Amino acid sequence: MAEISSDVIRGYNDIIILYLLLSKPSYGYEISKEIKTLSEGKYIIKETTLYSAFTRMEKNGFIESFVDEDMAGGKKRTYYRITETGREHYRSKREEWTLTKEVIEKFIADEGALV
Amino acid sequence: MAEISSDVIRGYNDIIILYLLLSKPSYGYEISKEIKTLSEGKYIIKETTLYSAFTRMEKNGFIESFVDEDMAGGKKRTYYRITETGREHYRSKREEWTLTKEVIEKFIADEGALV
DNA sequence: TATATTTACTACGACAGACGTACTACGACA
DNA sequence: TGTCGTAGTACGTCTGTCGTAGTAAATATA
Repeated sequence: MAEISSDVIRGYNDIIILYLLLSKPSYGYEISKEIKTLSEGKYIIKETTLYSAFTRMEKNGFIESFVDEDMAGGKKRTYYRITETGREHYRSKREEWTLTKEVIEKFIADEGALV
Repeated sequence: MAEISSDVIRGYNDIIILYLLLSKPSYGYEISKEIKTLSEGKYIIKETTLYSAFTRMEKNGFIESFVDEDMAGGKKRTYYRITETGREHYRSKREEWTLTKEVIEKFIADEGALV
């Protein structure tokens, strides 16, 4: 299975995480599983990347954290919910994606040009 | 005109530069102009980014440099030509792009999900 | 002829996001 | 008893990009 390198995905982790928070709050472990599932195993986010993205995005006001105190066994779990600012950020990143895609495709040669 | 942020394009500068070297050798200033033109002004690569990419890619064996000695006026101009390794790199990056595109699109919500 | 702009770089340091490695801690299961 | 899955945290490193600045020849403009 081909994998995606970090430099290529860089700049999209925000959009990926925010997408999963659009519908419901979630937490690190769950999000990492969902990224794996939704990408059909093609992208597996590193734990450190994910958790540092949470910290960064909370600082930027894109997400808010809250701790689930009621978990059976008293285990801590930090949830994140997307803010309105986060939704706006998602929208603008989505537009930027469209643009970026168009630009990059101009630099993709078809097989013939590669010989 | 919307612009593309560096984090989003990061990882694609190699592919962009190599694409322009597929057909003929070129040099920094020319490549930067061609990127601007081909992207219809949507992406303007920073000089420092471009020249450091040259250095890196030559170290990696993707390109080779040679100096044009015959220029009128004696001005130095460093040309780069793509190597076979570079062509292979381009091909694999192109495949990675296809994959990355598919993955990211799974995390792009349509307007309805954004409310 | 003097000045500004374009061409064509180079040097150097800073920054941010991603990564590697390591560690903690609880519960379930065999 | 030990391993696996869950759910993180800490800390330092690396890499590509960027900001700022400077050099210098060629060409255009006044």
